[in-house]
Amino acid sequence: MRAATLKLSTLSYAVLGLVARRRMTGYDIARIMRLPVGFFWQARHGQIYPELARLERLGLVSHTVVPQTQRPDKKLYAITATGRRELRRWLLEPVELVPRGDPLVLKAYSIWAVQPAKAATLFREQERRHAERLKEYKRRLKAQEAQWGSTAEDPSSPRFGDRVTLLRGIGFEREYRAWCRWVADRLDQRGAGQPTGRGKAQAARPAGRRT
Amino acid sequence: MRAATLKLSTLSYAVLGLVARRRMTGYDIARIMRLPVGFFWQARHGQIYPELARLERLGLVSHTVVPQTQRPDKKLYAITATGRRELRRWLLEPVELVPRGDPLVLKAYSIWAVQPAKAATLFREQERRHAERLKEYKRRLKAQEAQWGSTAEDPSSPRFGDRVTLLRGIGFEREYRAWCRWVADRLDQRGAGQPTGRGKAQAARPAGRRT
DNA sequence: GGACGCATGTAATAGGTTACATGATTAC
DNA sequence: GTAATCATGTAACCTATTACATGCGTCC
Repeated sequence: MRAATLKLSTLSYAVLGLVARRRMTGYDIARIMRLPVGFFWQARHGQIYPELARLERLGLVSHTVVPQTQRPDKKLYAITATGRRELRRWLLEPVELVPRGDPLVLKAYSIWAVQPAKAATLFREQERRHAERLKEYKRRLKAQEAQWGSTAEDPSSPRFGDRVTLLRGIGFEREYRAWCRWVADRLDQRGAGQPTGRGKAQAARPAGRRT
Repeated sequence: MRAATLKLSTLSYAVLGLVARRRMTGYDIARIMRLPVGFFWQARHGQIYPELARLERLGLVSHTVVPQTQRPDKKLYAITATGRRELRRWLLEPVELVPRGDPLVLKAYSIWAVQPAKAATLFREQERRHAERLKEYKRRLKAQEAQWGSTAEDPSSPRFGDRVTLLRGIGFEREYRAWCRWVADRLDQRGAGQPTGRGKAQAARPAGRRT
């Protein structure tokens, strides 16, 4: 039954992982890929609809049409037994460390080429944005805990997946914010020959657990 | 002088940032993009040579041919005044928060679909790899400090760029490792109904500064 | 003899974004 | 009226990877 050309991309598995949770439409997937999943994997509907068609040709998902009167008909997709097997296989496959490009870190690499005081503004702004996102993630975590309690600690519940990814987001943002703050502090301290007069001593490195 | 179609990609600025440090060949750029810079931005020579040609057409870099007898001739590229202006402009431009996909986090989202004990292996393996990379970054930081001393703390020195990007890498890897370990511990604790008998209490969340 | 480093380039393919295309319902 | 949500799909375009193409010198 399995098609000869089973060449799947990471997007394929992102989609499979979603339809493995519950039946959903391409529109649902696109919506989820904007927010909660969007924090660690993104896709637009322009990619999702063709991908669903491809997965169906390969026998990994199937759909049923749900007629609607006042809206276009829906296609509800579900994962097949083959699809679930393939998802499980991929899940346990080891992952390569492939760092994704971060434009701010790229800018940091060339930061010596601009006036420190101006550069500091960029990093303060970025610190603010990451602090905001951190706050949002924490809010979500609290909401999860209030709604699900300890079921999110059971590794065989999808809640567990939601929880661990969110905790990754929180760790990431906390660390990123600390780095931005430290870079900005350094730039202000030595910037443009103007002593800032701030009383606090500057740390030699960003805050972080010592290991 | 500035060409009408000045539409640059992030890669363009990565290349400009490198030739702003010192004159170099496409081959040099490709090599640096594998290692130090490759940790936060990657590009292969298949992308770099056409990009250099494009930047030269736009007047942002220029090259001189260095004849060699026993190797192919080199093209040494340097940034122009226009290129430096454009690089500075980009550097101070605010950055959008667009996190790129992390396949391990994507797997974590679906981790409920496989046996916890098997999943734990994946995360232990990943923890090991990130610990290795962390060690490598720390080694590089020590080497930098030994070689350059406090010049790397001057924000107008390229060393500063090297240092802050490396410190970002260290923070990232430290945080990532802690997360992997925590997920693996959770999976082992509740996994497959087998009590592990380990004496240590399991933390409710990954270790991290409380803020 | 084979792999690796130096040195440049192009072509085919894969992956991903943006815009085009349609159309009803609801909320401001 | 105008924007947002629901709902699907395609086409043009840009970005990035991999493979093809060449060729000498050095090290094991």
